[in-house]
Amino acid sequence: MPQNESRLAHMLDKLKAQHFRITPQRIEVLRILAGSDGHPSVETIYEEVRRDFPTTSLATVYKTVTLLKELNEVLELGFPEGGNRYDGARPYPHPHLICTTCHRIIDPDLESLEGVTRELASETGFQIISHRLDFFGICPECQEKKN
Amino acid sequence: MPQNESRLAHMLDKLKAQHFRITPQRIEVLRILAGSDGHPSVETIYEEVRRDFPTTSLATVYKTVTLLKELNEVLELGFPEGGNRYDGARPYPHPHLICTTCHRIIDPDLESLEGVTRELASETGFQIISHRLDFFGICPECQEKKN
DNA sequence: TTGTTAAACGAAAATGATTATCATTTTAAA
DNA sequence: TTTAAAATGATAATCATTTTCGTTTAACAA
Ligand SMILES: [Zn+2]
Ligand SMILES: [Zn+2]
Ligand SMILES: [Zn+2]
Ligand SMILES: [Zn+2]
Repeated sequence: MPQNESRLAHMLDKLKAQHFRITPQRIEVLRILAGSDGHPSVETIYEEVRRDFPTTSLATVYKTVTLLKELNEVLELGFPEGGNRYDGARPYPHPHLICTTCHRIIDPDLESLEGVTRELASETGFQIISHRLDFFGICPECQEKKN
Repeated sequence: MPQNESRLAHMLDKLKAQHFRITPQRIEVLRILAGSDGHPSVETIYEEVRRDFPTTSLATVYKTVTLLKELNEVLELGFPEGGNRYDGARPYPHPHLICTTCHRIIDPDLESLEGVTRELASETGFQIISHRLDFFGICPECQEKKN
C-alpha cells in the first residue's frame, strides 16, 4: 500500500519539520491513522498500539491525535455522544456515510458540494471556512441481516 | 407570530395525545423552542425559563428537550465540544451555517441536497435515514468587526 | 371539590469521554 | 556522553449530560 506509506512519510516529515520528536508510540499512531480507511476511534487506535507497546497510555494517543489535528494531518469526526472517529488518509473536510447499525463510516464520492458552498457564500455573505456533512443510514450488509 | 403559536400548539397537542403532562415548566420550554430562530442552547433555555419560574431545575430542561427530541418535535444539533443547540421551529434535518466567531447559527436556503441524497443512495446501496450538514465560516458582521 | 396515583419536578450524585497535571523517562542535538 | 527540553504514563480534573430519588403536582374520577 504505497499510498499509506507516503501518507505516513508525509506525517513524519511534518513532525520533524516542526521539531516534534519521533517516538515509537507516535510512529505507531501515525501508521494506524495513515493506513486505515475505517475512521478508527481513539479506543481502537489505543488497543492496536498496545499490541506492540503494551505500556502506552490512552493519554498519549489523545495527545498524538490532537497534535495531528492541529497540524491538519488528521480529520476529526466529533460525535456528541462521544467516541470521535478519525480519518488520517483524507485529512480535509469530506462527506461521510455512517451506518447507524454497525457504525461503519464510509467515504462516498460526491462532487457537487463545492458548488453548493459557493452558492451559500454568495447568498449569505459568509466567508466559508469548512464544512461537515454526514449522511446516516443502513448499509447493504445490515439491511440484509434484518431479513 | 402566528407560525410560532401554531408550532407551540402542535407541540402541546402531541404531548397531550401521548398522555404526557402539561406542566408550567414544559410550556415555557416549548414556547422558547417554538418561538426562537436562534437555535438556543440548553443553558440559554434554562436562563429564560428561570425568569418566569426561578425554581426550575436544569435537569427539567434537559428532560423536556430530550422528550421533544424523541417525539421529533425538536432538532438537536450536537457538538462534541459540548453546548448542543436546538431548533424547535424546523425539527427536521436541514443545513446550518455557523459563525465560528460569534457562534450564531443560521438556516440558509439550500435546495440541492435531496438530489445529492438520492445519488448517494443509488451509488452505495445505503438506505439514507437522515443527514447533518454544517457549514462553518465567518458572518458578515464579524468580518466587519475584524477591520 | 377532593382524593388518588403515576408522572414530573428539583437537587444532587454519577457518568464518561476528553483534558490537565506532574513526576519520570526519553529524544535529539551538542 | 551529557544535557535540556519534550514526551510519556498514571492519575486527577473537567464539564455537559444523565441518573437517582425523595417530594410535588397534574390529571382524572368520585
Ligand atoms: Zn451496517
Ligand atoms: Zn473520511
Ligand atoms: Zn459572527
Ligand atoms: Zn435550523
